Amino acid sequence: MRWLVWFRNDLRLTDNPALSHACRNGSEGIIAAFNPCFNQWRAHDWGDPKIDYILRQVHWLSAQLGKRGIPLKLAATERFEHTPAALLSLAQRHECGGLAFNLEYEVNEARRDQETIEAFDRDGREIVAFHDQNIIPPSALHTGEGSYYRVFTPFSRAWMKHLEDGFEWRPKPAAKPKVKLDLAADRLPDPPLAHSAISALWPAGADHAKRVLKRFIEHWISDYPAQRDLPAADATSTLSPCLAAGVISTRTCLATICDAFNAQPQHLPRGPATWVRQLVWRDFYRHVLVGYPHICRNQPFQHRMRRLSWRDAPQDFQAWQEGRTGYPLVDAAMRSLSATGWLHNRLRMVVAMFLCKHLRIDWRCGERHFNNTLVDADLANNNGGWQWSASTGTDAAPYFRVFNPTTQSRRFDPDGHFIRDWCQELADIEGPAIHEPDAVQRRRAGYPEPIVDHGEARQQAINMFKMLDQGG
DNA sequence: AGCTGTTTATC
DNA sequence: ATAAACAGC
Repeated sequence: MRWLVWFRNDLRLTDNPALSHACRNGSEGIIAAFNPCFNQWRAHDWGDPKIDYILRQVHWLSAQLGKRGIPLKLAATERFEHTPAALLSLAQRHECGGLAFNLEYEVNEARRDQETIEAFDRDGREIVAFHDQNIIPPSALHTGEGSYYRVFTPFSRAWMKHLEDGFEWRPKPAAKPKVKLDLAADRLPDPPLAHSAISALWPAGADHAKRVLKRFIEHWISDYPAQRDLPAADATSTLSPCLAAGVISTRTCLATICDAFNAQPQHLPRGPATWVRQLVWRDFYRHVLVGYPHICRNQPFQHRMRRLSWRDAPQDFQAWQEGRTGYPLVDAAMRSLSATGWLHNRLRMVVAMFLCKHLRIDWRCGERHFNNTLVDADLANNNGGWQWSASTGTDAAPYFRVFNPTTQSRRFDPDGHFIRDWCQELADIEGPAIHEPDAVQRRRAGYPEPIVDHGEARQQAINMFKMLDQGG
């Protein structure tokens, strides 16, 4: 049989369950499919950085597949509702008897996949779908009561125990297609940010991802617990875009680390163990998305949080987006996000909490902005992070936890290097004043006064949550 | 994966 | 005088 392998956010050849299946079973060759779906992507708030990155990855993937005799064909549609028919027509045109893909779990994606399965089924074609994104499939872990986990710590305990109990998580050896097809690949849409600074920062291809991982393991992972919260240290892996697009699998990351330290996941040294914990967070947030799909529909995880009275403050929102809040670390972070399409995780928490708590602007506005600007935009992780910061989520920060942006700045950018890199007008301010310049220094630098007073804003944020209990 | 104001401990 | 511990948000 000839297989149609549908690539989505699994843009890789190694450790790709759907592709492996087609290689092992495809006695009449393989056709690869991709579904450019711009209107739907835009409806999901994907911005140019994300779309550019994905299209460059698909371009790379098409070249790699071509070398193996697997032509990549496009089934372009405007919205997901038209995708099943477009794929079926592709399968008919190229006489593919089966469709293989790796599961996506978001509500719209899952509905599209279900409709595709039905369309292929009605047409008498075979369908196989694989769990791929998580190291442990979301449906494999449950609490004592049989529900999906809502709290990270017990989830991570169950996660590790599942591995100890012998769950087979290691990547399977790659299979080669049995038959090469001599058919030209389709020409792809142009990436929207071709030759831009952002696209130069995030090269395409699995080789690049593997080099980044290798370098991270060699240079950074041992000191990761001490360095990971310091944005100026560049001590994090920066693999999030690769993981979001599926250029490299989290299984491959885990296997590479276990091999490098010659240890099972539960016996890794502190540094690599701390980083692996970040991979578990990714598994956790996707597990939460599968168990509690209302978070895909702009709903807070905690139902009662729907009644929070967020402020409508477009000018404050714009000041936050553009890095003009008058809090140096917040502004440096927001400017680095716009310029690079990426943001250090500590700073994601700092700026998210600032928007939700200090400005009392709906976390969904921030979530949308992140989707629009991040190369690594991914619903489960982005939503999880925002709802953590907004105190509306699973295992979220308690509502009274309000980061003091100045304290965070002193603690995590002690020498002010990150601030001076991204707020150049402040570069001449020496010493600890960088965290909280006085009025004269601000005026001289053309840097704004703080948009809100921290103490007052903190109190008002706490009040906003207290109102919920008073029926207000 | 916090902050703040207050009390208590130690020099 | 300063730090550590604690309570409450």
